[in-house]
Amino acid sequence: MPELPSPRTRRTQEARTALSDRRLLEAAVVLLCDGGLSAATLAAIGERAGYSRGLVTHRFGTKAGLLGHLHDQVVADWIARVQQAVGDSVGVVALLRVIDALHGFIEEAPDEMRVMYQLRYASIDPGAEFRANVANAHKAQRRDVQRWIERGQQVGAIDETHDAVLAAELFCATVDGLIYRWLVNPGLPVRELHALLKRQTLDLFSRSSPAC
Amino acid sequence: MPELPSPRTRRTQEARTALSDRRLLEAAVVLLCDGGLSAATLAAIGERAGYSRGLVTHRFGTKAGLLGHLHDQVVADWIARVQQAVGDSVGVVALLRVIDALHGFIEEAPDEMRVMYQLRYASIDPGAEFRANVANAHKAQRRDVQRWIERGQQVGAIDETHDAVLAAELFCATVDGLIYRWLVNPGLPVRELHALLKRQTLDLFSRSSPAC
DNA sequence: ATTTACTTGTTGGCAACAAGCAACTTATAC
DNA sequence: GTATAAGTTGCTTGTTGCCAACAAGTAAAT
Repeated sequence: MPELPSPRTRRTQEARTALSDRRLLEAAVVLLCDGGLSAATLAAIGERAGYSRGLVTHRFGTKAGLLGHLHDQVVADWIARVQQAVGDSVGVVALLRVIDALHGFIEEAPDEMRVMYQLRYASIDPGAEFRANVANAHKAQRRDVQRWIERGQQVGAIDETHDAVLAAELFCATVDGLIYRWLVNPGLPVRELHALLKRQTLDLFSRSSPAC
Repeated sequence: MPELPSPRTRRTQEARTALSDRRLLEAAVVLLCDGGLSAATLAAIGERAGYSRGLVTHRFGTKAGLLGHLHDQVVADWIARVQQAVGDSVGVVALLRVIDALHGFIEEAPDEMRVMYQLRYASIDPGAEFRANVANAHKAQRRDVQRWIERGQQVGAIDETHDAVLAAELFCATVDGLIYRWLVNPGLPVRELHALLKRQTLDLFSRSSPAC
């Protein structure tokens, strides 16, 4: 098929949407990061991406549609990263690697992190229609942590008396809380806090039995 | 001064504003709890309180003004509660009592708790003009925890090698994260998680030295 | 030519402001 | 001391501008 004239670059439809999609999401990330949800208006996103104010709505239906999509994309990235960091390890080792991945993500892709957690916390509002997206991410995260703990118990690395479900929930809560506090206070000593969290995690799970 | 006739109850101006103030804030709490920030429109708050759509603006200037005020009021309540629970205790004991107070607050005044943390998390948005209110609460909370740890170290109840600042920050983060997860998932086993948090706290701080 | 990508016109709901009305308070005159 | 006028404060209604959402159109690809 002839790659023929046309004012400028002639693109396939598929490529066209892929491009605008990417640009829209990138624009959303930028706006979310420096102005929050309130500054990320549909018009601003569309125009910043180099299109019209109406494209976002046309593409994603609603603002919640866009945010849900963006959330899921970032989460997928995050999950992939965690899985790579954890590999086949289980027990405390797995948890320590999650903490490392977390710190790495904050350092290397702070914008994505910000967006992921901004959306996560915004989903508290019952009016946030992308709540379901966040809830799924939550569940997946806790389930993974729970499994690493249980496998650790199976291989004898973690004491049986730990309640894997509760411990996983509390671990996830600490992580979420830490990132919340980082979002609100960018000056937070993230590195040191992650180091401390690692020590505490190691300490808690590698004792012969949980405190009584 | 004669308490005299007048169509119905004649009120002093002061009492009048106190009443409407209280009603407005109560209405805001209700609306925030069952519909979130998006449902708590200024018109809805005013009308639910039995006044006009315009009163909130007149009284508090902006929506952020109202939310900041509400936040501070709830936080004051929460702080008073914590201080009463902690009393003169220091070290791990103080921390355990904070956790008890937290659980008590969730059980006895879940609405206030919801509002406090809804606002806290909403303040992540740079567009939220009540950020300063939240930031102050944060700081105060962390400072208190830090002091309890330091006092515990002074009396020898907590090992000197703990970094009080970092430990306090991480403790607060865990608490914040826990409440976040409770907000999003009301079915969370709050009681058990608090019990676990107490055990872990005890365990971490009552060992002769922090993990290395 | 027809489908697909994108744009522009429009509506309803919201926060915020401004101007006015009503309730209360103080001051002055009797 | 009581009555009434002047002033202040509490509250309401009218209006503006911004936003998400939708509808109807134009331009680009197949």
